[in-house]
Amino acid sequence: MPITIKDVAKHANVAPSTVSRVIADSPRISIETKKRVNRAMDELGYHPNLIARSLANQSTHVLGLVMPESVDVIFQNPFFSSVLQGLSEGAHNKTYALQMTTGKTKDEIFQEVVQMVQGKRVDGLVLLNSHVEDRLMSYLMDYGFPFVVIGKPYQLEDRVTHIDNDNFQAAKEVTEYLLGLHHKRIAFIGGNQDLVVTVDRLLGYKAALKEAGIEPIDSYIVHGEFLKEGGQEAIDALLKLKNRPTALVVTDDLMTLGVLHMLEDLGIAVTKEISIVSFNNVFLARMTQPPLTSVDINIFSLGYEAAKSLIEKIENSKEPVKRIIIPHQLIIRSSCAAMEA
Amino acid sequence: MPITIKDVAKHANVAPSTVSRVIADSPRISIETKKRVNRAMDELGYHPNLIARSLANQSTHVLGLVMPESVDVIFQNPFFSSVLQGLSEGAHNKTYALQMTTGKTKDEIFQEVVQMVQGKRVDGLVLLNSHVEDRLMSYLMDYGFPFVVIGKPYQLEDRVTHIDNDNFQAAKEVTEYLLGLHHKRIAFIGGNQDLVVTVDRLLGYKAALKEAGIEPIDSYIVHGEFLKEGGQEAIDALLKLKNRPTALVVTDDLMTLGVLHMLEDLGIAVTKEISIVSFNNVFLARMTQPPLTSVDINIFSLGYEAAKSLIEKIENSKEPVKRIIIPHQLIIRSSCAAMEA
DNA sequence: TTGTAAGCGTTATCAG
DNA sequence: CTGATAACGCTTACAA
Repeated sequence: MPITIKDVAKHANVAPSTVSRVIADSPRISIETKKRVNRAMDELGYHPNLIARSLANQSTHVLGLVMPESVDVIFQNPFFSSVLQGLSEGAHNKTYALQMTTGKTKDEIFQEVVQMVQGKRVDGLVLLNSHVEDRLMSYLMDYGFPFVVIGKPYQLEDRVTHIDNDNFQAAKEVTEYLLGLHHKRIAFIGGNQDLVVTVDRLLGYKAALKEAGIEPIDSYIVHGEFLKEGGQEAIDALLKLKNRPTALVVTDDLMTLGVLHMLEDLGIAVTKEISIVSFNNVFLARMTQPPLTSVDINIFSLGYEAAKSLIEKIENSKEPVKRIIIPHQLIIRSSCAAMEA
Repeated sequence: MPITIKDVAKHANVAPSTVSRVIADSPRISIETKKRVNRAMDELGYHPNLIARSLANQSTHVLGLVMPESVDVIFQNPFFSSVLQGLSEGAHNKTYALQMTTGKTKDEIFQEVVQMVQGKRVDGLVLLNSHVEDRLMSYLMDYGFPFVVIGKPYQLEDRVTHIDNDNFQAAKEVTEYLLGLHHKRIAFIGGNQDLVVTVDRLLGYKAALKEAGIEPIDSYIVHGEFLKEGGQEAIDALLKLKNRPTALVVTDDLMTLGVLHMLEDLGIAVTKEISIVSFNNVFLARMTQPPLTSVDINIFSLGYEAAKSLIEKIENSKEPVKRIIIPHQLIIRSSCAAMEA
């Protein structure tokens, strides 16, 4: 029913292949016919059937997004939206479309990916799940399918292109910042422990302490998942310690919001009694009471560069493996105070 | 290079069409060959090429998501993530994939939609932009393409299927709730004025006041966009009025967060000096100080039902136009107090 | 510079 | 119940 390339061909008195060439803007075609064909396309309101083109081309101009597994948890995080925004812009720049997985379990997602890949629905994939997961990655590597990951691919840093922050360094810096304010009892509140990002930040935190001659203590290191049952208990325990920390490194602004809430309940005054530095610097970091000192990790860029480098990989199959580190910076607001000497 | 239906056919000693029938699980095919073909598929690791199938079928099993225009603003809102989550689950249930637009301006988005539609890349569309925009909608209606909108399609309520809350009623109820707490000076802080949702809520607010015999005053109605320059000024002015309101209806939790912040700066105590009821009940509503009384509008369901009804429309072309109203409910926390009699 | 014709991998129609 | 064969709409050698 809709206009096809044949209709245009007839209308312009040329062969279908000629129309195709005009669309592809082939150089070896007379300006004359080019004009005539273009006019015909306009007059008929022609639009190429992208599916047919994909079939002939063996390429779709679509990027697949592999969503994180525990969507409920991560989706809520503004982090996620920002990455998506970056990906969107990166894809748009090169006129690629974006398609995403919808499954919730690891298995469902794996199946969807297989469908996308073998079903030839996408030209490449961005993995958003920095979980320590490798079935998917080994599948993709075996298959030789283009993909990049946002975050650090566990144990495959040298073999897959990834876009990440220097989370170790960032955590080290914030801890040093706190040390510089004469804090000695600094605790670490991290997210899910099998997220590589959490591990990296924990290591950075420990490294800073050690360099300062302070031995990290286990009771000062907790992993709370606010959105899950019981996640708050560990933190509650930490804050009730007789030797309560005077400063906290919290690995996510949203978690910090929760911590703030708990501190309020416990009647502990942020800044005066306890300092906090947080991560991600999402929108709400400046809206809390007090406004948070937080590490801006340039989430948008994470997504943008991921799309960009994936497209490079797609369009140039022997693009080398890359590790792209997005810079971070500590944004100082009002959630930290110096200890009295 | 990859395995095709022909390879399977050869391997199983049948014709390609037979393989196709096995895939489609056609009833008129012997259990014998069915088994044989299935085995062949397993052995060869066959996966159907979805692009080819789409071309033959004239259907993709993909839903298109038309993103809101001013992405930067809306993307940041947890609202957005939740809708996406609902859409994702709704699509997944019926094994549809999700593809989204990436453009930022109205024009870019329009062009992308045309591509998706005429390019036959998607079977239907969900419009997330409840902006008062109609070029896109009239195009789709003219074209006879299946789509649904989340929110209320301005002036087309009876002609396009949409999924919405009863925002008028919800706003009326919260205003009445405040009136019930003996507040008389109730102000309204809304978002972008050409969002239909803002208008509906404003109308509900006014209706409640009028029924209570209170004439709405202009100076008590402001529209602030926090993420934009100058958005806060109007609110600042409102809060500095000699006759400052004793209660606020704010149309979005994120905005409320901003208001909370401003109140803190002005030294006005929430609850004691001013009550607030908010909308959306996103995650952070329970994390603020004080926790917010907020209208839960079931954002997830909005997305879920949108996907569901779109798919119904796709699969049954004469599905009637529907208006699906997702219920809301006031979640009472601690941001409101009764006025002294 | 342009036309012809053979794919791309499926599905669907029609025989048998 | 199964096999040929013609679509689906486009691209791309190969000819002309």
